[in-house]
Amino acid sequence: MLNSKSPVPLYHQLADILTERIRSGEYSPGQMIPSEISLAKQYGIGRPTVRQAMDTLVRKGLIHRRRGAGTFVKRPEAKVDLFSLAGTSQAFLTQGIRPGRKMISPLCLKTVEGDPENPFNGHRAFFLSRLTLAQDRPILVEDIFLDAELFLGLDKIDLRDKSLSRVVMDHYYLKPENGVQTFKVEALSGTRAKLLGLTRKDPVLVVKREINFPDAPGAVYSVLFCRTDTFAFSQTIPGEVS
Amino acid sequence: MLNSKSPVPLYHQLADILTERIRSGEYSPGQMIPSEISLAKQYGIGRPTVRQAMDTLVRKGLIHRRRGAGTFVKRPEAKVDLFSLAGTSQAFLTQGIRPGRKMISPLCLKTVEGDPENPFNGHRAFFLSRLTLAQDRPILVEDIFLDAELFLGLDKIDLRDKSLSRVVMDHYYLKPENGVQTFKVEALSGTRAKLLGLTRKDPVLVVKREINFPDAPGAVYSVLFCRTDTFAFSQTIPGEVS
DNA sequence: CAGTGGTCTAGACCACTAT
DNA sequence: TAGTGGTCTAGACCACTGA
Repeated sequence: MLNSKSPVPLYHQLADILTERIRSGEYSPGQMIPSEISLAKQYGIGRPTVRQAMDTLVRKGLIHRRRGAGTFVKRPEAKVDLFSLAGTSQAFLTQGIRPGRKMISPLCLKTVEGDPENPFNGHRAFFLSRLTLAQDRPILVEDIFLDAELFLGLDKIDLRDKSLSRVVMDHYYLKPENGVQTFKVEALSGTRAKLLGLTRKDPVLVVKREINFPDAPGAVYSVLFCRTDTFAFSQTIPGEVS
Repeated sequence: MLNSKSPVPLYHQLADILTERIRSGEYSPGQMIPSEISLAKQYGIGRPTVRQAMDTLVRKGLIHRRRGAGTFVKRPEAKVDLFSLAGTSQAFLTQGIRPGRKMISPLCLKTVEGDPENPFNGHRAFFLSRLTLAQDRPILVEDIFLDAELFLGLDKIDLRDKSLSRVVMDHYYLKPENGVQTFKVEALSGTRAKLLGLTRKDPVLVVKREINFPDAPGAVYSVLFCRTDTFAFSQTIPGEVS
């Protein structure tokens, strides 16, 4: 089941296996999952390695541990965690909602100008803009800027039906280190208002997000324009893991 | 230096020591901190224990590791992380901004009614409302609800000049496990508009936050009404730790 | 090359839970 | 009491960095 020759660490492989079993329902909410010792024996690995795998699931909020009792699958949260670093489509998929997507501006290289808040201001960057719908209603416009040098060749990749964060991970082997986002309430411009089915001057939630990668701070910058009247945007904030 | 008889785990003690050295500037940004092996020898503990301590610092964003090179103190982030679980005053303090506070409704027991989104709806709960100012400008009104049974005796505690999250930690030994918050853009009621120096119907950012404690989900619920025109609200999102 | 962090093992003792 | 998670040790091998 586990491949110790793989470059993927054992604890990561095990974490993936357990995650899949939870997502598929094999381990259902409230149920106890096999103990650390039994998993260690079953897979022929050490208990610390099992713990390391479970640590990641605890941080993701999939399980919780009760000393003396066991480890249990958490009941899934009721809301859409939109503001995580994993990417917007991932946020919807974890809820069983399939978001609709409409490209507004296809990926292109462009020079960013007149936007001092944009870390790419004055430089060339990849740019795309897209609309997200839920249950056929427009809820979100995303402008995304990506570092032109770091993501060299991005315009050669077919992005249709692919998660942008997956492309970044699989093609460039880049995993977000952390991010900073700021929240504002702003009035919409005319063109964006039309896309979201609103009138100009309707206020929306504007989220500006900067994502940092190892040795490449701010390599992705995105601006989200969110309708909040038909859909509640939410996020889960992890606590500290013991 | 470390006390192995203490009920506080060794890795936690070491994490506190290292955190303090970073906060005090003894280890300054960019500087390499002692290697895991040297710390293990110095404190007479195992290397995995040192790693466990450093893991927490990585998750807090205080340090980052570079394989083959060492572990380094990160440069502090530039913005105010308002939407963390640590509490609002903590968010300002880490930036050197001393927020002004004005109590609107002092702590009292009240029965929550007519608010289906409030987890305390139909029950009695502690309630308080306060205004936060930055640089003498109103920026934030907070309504806070706390579980009446869990925080029994809270009304006997002098809350002036104390962080609410500190009181919860120090008096009730409760550490937030995680939280869920939802974001909306809403128009203000007349009374709150006045407090924030706005006119009625001015849209503000409304954040509803539910904080979960071990064995006490949703024991704290708060609603934040935020002006976003004079002050940008931001947060840092941690990535996954390897 | 020596030193670093990344991973992993095979144990150990403890506090706690359920029965 | 048996089984669980929480902590900790003493080692090991590897990939990687920097001199």
